[in-house]
Amino acid sequence: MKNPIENLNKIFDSRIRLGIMSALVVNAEINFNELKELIDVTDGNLASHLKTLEENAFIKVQKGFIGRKTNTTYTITRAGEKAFKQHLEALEQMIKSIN
Amino acid sequence: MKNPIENLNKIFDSRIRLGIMSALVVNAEINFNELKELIDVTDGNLASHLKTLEENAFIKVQKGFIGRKTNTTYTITRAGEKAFKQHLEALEQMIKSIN
DNA sequence: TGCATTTACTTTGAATTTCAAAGTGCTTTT
DNA sequence: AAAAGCACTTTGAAATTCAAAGTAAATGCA
Repeated sequence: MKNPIENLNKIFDSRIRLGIMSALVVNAEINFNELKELIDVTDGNLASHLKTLEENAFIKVQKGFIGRKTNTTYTITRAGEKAFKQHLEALEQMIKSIN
Repeated sequence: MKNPIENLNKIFDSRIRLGIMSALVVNAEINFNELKELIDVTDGNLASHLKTLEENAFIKVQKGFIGRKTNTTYTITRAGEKAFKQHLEALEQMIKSIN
């Protein structure tokens, strides 16, 4: 048997980061509140996970305005897409080797 | 869009616990050293994850002997199988909703 | 106009989790 | 009989997670 977890990315162990990435793969762009409602998590918690993803260059942050209100949107980076895809493949591989 | 992570089991966020469960699904019984080599993790770390899984009644521990040497083996419980299966299905669901 | 409230995050620090190193109690080797 | 090895367990420091409190700008209301 081979190590079933060696190709998993540590950053994506967190369910919340997994959820953020999932959302960003299918949506070109999401803002803080949309994510917060989707993942159902507190502000602080969401912000810190977003920060981790940003620090790893997996997502990009755009601070802007809608009218006069601040609006921060998040997009996935090329590196983020690649890393996430690899992680999903590793998961699939693991599941397949079980079934 | 629906919350992509709501059906994931928190216990299986940990890659190491994921690996242990994967191994136990395909092997009726594994011992400490086999797991340690498979997952490539230190003793203490492995022991603590095993303990978490045991506390959640997902695995069962059997302490025995091979000749005069202690030998601790681990098996998956019914509840463990069920919970793990559900988690994998949630992962599959998440991946499918992305692709 | 001015103060209270809301919005959209950010910061802080306590709680939890993870992890490796050191410890324990055998057994085996020399 | 002492030293070394094995198979875990215990310990506590480090990292992570999380919610509550904080901040700054915008909006509501009197």
